Amino acid sequence: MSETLAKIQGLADLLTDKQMQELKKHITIHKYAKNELIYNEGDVPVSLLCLISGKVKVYKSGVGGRTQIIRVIKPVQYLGYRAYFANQNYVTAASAFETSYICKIPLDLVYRWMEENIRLSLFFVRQLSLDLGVSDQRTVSLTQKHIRGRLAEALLFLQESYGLEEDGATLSIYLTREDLANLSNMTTANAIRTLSAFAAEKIVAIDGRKIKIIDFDAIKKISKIG
Amino acid sequence: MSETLAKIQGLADLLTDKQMQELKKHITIHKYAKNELIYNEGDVPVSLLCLISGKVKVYKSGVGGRTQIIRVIKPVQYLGYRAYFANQNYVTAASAFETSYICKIPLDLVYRWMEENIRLSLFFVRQLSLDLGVSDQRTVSLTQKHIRGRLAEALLFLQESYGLEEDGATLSIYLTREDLANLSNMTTANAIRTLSAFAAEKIVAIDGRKIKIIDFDAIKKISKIG
DNA sequence: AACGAAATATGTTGTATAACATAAATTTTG
DNA sequence: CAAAATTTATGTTATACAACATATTTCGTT
Repeated sequence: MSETLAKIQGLADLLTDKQMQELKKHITIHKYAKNELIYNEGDVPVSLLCLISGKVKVYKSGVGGRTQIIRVIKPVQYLGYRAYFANQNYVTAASAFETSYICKIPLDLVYRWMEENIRLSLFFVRQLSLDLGVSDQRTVSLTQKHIRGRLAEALLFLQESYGLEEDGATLSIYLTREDLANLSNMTTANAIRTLSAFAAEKIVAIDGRKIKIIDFDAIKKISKIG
Repeated sequence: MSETLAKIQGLADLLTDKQMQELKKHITIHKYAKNELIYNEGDVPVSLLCLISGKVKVYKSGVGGRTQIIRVIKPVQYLGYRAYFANQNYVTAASAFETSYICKIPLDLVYRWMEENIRLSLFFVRQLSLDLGVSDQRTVSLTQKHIRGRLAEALLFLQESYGLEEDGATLSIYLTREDLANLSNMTTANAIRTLSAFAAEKIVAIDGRKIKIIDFDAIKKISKIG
């Protein structure tokens, strides 16, 4: 447990000694298998979640069951709090891209802490402000960019989120083409096609789900011009 | 000024007496003409804005200069704070749909207040959480719904935001077709066409920029099924 | 290891919507 | 009030993307 607490960065640093004692009493850790649901749309938010290890997607299902991945979470990041603060049920769902360990802290406890701990409140003000900026930017990108621009943006987004392998080129996350499509607002067939096109143009190299970015400048340009 | 301060609801109620005195010293009020820019993308956020009267749009320009209206503001709502809290420059712009009066309060002052006033911090936590939920929902609607669904959603959105006239059917805001298009992620020509189609189907009645919703159930259905 | 299920790949067709064009109506401005 | 500018309206064409179909490959399970 002490190892886990060490990872609760950003937040634990902000707690008072007393709050830290309470945290130790109420924090729980959970393992989620690949593709396992963490919370679902409509669920009542009860826990603040902290991703300790693994990778998580937050998504929404829209018209005709089509799924849009809204954001991705890497260790050590928090999720699952927005709905609670807005007094709503979840409007998104979250599940694990791969085996993940997640800490849960009761949100009513966190909220009580916030009422007596300004730094903690300001931490969430900042997180929400950052997320809102990303979400607004994403709305415009997904609606206005063409299919190649959207896929290129998704690849850059994955690189920023999860980084690259030791070769400095291969994305550290292996997504299915379907997840890639759900991230880029396109159909699976188009994600396959467009990624193949990038490979044919030597912008990326694909080996199954492994994606190696060969020409970063080209990807950035395609993403930028849309 | 006392009349203005009376309108600074939600926030002023949360201030301490001392903060209230400071507020009175630093608050300023500004008039914006129709279509006048309030702040622009890239600007440094310095003031918390509070719309006292009028109507305001917050928007982003995307690929090829196309504009997307991100949200609309009605009295009495706050705007212009997200970027400051995220330590960024503005990623959106804001301008007045019609003549508007806006109060400005220095953001560094507001932030200092937040550091000593939990209720104020929690106010912004709540606002940001609500906005983030709307933004995520909007991302999915704008990308997945078809053109009729997007326009129907925009009409409902305007009704919720600005309400109806005394007849209980006419939208209280008169937008150009271009603004309607920028709200619904479509071209101006398509906003005109689709609105004309709704009129031909007797779902709405149009008289210049005046839009009267005749069949609310139909609009809701079109919006819902996308 | 073998089987079934899922994911990938790619071609074809259909359709929604953008782009372009032009005219009429309305609003703004001098 | 008239001229100019903008907005609205509508038709035509072009195109990006979804939908569908069908192999082929890969993955997961017993």
